[in-house]
Amino acid sequence: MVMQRNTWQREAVRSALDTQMGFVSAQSLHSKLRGSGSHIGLATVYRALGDLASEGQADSLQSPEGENLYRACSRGHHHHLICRSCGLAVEIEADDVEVWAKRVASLHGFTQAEHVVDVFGYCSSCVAPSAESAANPVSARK
Amino acid sequence: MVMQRNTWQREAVRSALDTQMGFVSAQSLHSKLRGSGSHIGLATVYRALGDLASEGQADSLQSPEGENLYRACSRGHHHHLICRSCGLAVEIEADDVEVWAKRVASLHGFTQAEHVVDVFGYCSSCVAPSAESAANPVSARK
DNA sequence: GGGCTTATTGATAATGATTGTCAAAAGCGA
DNA sequence: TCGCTTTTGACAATCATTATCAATAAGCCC
Repeated sequence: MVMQRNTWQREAVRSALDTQMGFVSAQSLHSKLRGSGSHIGLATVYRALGDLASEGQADSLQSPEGENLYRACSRGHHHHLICRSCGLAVEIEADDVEVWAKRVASLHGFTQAEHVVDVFGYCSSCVAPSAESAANPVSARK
Repeated sequence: MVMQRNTWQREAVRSALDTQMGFVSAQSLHSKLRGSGSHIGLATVYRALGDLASEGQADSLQSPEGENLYRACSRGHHHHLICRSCGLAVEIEADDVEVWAKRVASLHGFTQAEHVVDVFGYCSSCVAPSAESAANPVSARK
C-alpha cells in the first residue's frame, strides 16, 4: 500500500471543488485555479480529481457532451438533478429507483448491477431558453 | 429543407447496426464494415449513425469510458439494461421512473427535464469475472 | 441514356479531453 | 538535515469525434 502525501495542490483542488456550486470539468477547474494565481499543472488537477472521486470525496458524472464532471460530496450513493445552464446540482433521494434497478437487473439474470440515473433540466433561475421555440433542447439524444 | 439521398453507405450502416446484438461504437462498427469488405469511410459511419440517431431509428448512449454507443431501435423513449462484458442490451420499461423523474424535477422548480437512466451489469452468459475478488468492478465511479 | 445540380463521400487534418512520460521538486519519517 | 519515494508539471501521445474540401454519385428533367 502506498503512502498518500499531503500537497498544497491536492488541497487546492479539494477546496476549489468545495467552493463550487455545481459540477465542474477538470479543464475549467484548472483554469479557475490558474486564474486565481496558482500555477498548478493540468495533469495534477486530473489526478487529484480522479483520486477524490475514487476516495468517495467527490462525485463524478459525464456531461452529455462527453466531459467528465466533478462535484464535492462526501455522502454515499445518490443521484442528481442538474441544471443544463448553470450546472447547479441538487442531490435527490432515489430509494425507489435503487430498488427498481436491482429488481429489473435480477429479473433479467444480470448480476453486479450498477446504474446511472441523472435528471437534467433548467433550474428556476435559468428559465428555459425561449420556452416553446426550443425545438432542439441541449443534448436531445432521441 | 434538404433532400435526403439514399446511398449504399447509409444502408450498410443501417443493416450492420441491425445485425448487432447490443450497443456498438462508431469505431467498432466501422472496423466491422471494413472487415467485411466494404471500404466505407470512418467519417461516413459517424455521420450515418448520427443521422439514424436523430431520426429516431437508432438509440444512443455514452459508455462509462466516454464512447458514444449506438443500437438499432425504432420505438420511443425507453431505457436499457446493458451487459458490461458482451454489450447485450435489454430494453426495459420504466414508467415508474419516468413519473418519478418528472415529479422530482418539478418539485425542485426544474423545467424541461430529461433523464438518463441505464443499468449496467453482467448478463447470465457473461458470469461476473471472479465474483467476490472483483474488488474493483469495471467502471466503478464512486 | 445524357447532362446538371447538389448532397454525400472519404482521406486527412484539426480539435479537445484525457492519460502517459520522466526528470525535477517536495513530503515525511528517521 | 538526510534520504527515500511520492508527486508534480511540462509536454508528448492517445483516442474519439468533427471539420475540410475536392472528387463522386443521387435524383431529376430532358
